[in-house]
Amino acid sequence: MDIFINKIITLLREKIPLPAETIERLLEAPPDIKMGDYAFPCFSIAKQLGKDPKKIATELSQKLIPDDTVIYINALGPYLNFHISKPLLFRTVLEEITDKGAFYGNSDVGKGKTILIDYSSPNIAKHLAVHHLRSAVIGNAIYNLHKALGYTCIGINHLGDWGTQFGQLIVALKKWGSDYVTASPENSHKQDSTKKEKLTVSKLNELYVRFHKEAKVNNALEDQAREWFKKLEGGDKEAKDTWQSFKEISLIEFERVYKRLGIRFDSYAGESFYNEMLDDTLRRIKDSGLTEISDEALIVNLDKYNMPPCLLRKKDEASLYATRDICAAEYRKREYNFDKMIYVVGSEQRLHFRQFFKVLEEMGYEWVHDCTHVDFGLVKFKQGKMSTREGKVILLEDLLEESCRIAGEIIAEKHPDLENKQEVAESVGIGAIIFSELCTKRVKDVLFDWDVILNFDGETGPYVQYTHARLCSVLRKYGDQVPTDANYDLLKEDDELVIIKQLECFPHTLLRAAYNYEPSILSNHLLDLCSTFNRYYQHHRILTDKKELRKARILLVHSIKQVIRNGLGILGLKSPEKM
RNA sequence: GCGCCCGUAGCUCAACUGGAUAGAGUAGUGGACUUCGAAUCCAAUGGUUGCAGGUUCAAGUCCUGCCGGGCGUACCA
Repeated sequence: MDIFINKIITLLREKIPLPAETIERLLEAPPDIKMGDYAFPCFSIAKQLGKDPKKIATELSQKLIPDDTVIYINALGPYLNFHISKPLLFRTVLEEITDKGAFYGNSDVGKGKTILIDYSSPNIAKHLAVHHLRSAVIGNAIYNLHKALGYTCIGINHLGDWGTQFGQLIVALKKWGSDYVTASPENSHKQDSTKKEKLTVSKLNELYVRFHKEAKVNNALEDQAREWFKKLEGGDKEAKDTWQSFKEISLIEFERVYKRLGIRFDSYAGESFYNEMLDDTLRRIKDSGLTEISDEALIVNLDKYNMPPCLLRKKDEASLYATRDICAAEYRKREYNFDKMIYVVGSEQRLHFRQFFKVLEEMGYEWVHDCTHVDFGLVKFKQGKMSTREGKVILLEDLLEESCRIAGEIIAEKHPDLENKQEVAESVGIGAIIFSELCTKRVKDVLFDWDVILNFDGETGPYVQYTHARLCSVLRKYGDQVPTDANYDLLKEDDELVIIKQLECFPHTLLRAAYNYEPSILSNHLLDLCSTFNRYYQHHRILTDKKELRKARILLVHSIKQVIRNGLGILGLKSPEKM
């Protein structure tokens, strides 16, 4: 808390020649709460003065005079430890949480700033599978984090709705899909459509798999696909209508899953959205004198940055991923004038981002330095990497369904008379999945394992939700209005102090999590808080007979509940009151 | 080959800008529900932080070199 830190800085500045910011930077928390609340390591000042750090600590501990805020100062080796008034600490933190409620932890550091977050961005005409989960869930958490910090957030789902694969699908549909009726408006009113099967994402998947299987033995197929994609780019009506139906079918499925996950977007402007603008972008790149022709393809040579070239146009004149990303970046800057733009995309695309960021830089766009690739590790399977082309995937909807089913089973066993079982099972089942994606650092590759992801014990989403439900239960039993004031002298258990410190640093945790684009910092903080509370709960009675103590503890319980709820909300989990 | 990333307990992971004794979960073992929710808690067990150097008062954290793994490396995204 600022009042304590400022007090310590004021005290120290009277005796040592360091600016306030330096002192603040050096201040840290001792490893054990018994050692003190804040520690000032004397190494750097010792070096400056050419003296022994231990001696300095001792001398300072004698010279500094404690008061009502900082009540005791002692030296421990080369560290100067400050002990603050505990009742004042409890009062400050608990009153702030009570005061701010659902907004505790929020700040205005992002006020007036706009951040664009590009996340999820699946390819259409394919099912959402478990490996699509990471980007969506991480991106959503980062969105919520920044929103809490006052940023204006724009969530963009940069749909993969353009590219040669749609040429492939059109060929496949024409060749083997005559039994299907597509969903586009032109076809839906046709009388004979009832006889035909409705095209679905599953059917498209089958066609996609079949195409790649047959293309191995029939070279002509790839050529036809390229031709159809060129027609699509050229605005051919048949190609366009067919593609449009692919997109509509896909979005129905996507939105169903996003809704279940509690994820939303401000824009669905995908790759196709930029078609009309591509030529202008290409012209600007050319005008910057960056391009050259190599093997009939248009490229930007990046040799001097020790990178392979960035391909902008294939020899068949079709555009490429990088072209569309550069174009999209230009458009987004024009349209939103963002202060930051982040791409939540797997780390296998690192080179791609380095390349196209470099092209933007070479084009003279200073704002490229506000763009960040927030990467994350691969989802791996026991059988190896997942491949849509071979049709081997675990569908996201199947995973969600299974998780909710298990949550339902556990509820049926433990609390058969819980009123809204279905709804709670959904919250817990989905929560387990989301949390498991957010509790380790992004860079780590993750091995998909049904047993691990569907385990609800230990460091999991359900554990945090359970703790929340338990806190709610205590508050229900208490019955009365939660007190707004209490005798803070009575809170003197070690765990109460640990808890209050964890509650205290929640706002700082949000800042760190946002700054590092790392939701796991928040999820780990919540796990720590829950763990401390559950231990405390086991050993101390909240609803004790002693009235004043009970009041103080209830206030503490209420604050823990509030912080867990706020934190889970940011991560994208619901906080059921009973489960 | 080259580039980027990662190596911490059997397994999965923590450790804020380098700081005091490297912490959890999980599996296995033993224990705690007539008291506020046992999806919980407690105990014991589990480590030369891949290896070798270097920088520093201080290295899991920074630098160099090895070893091991992942990803990428021109017309997929």
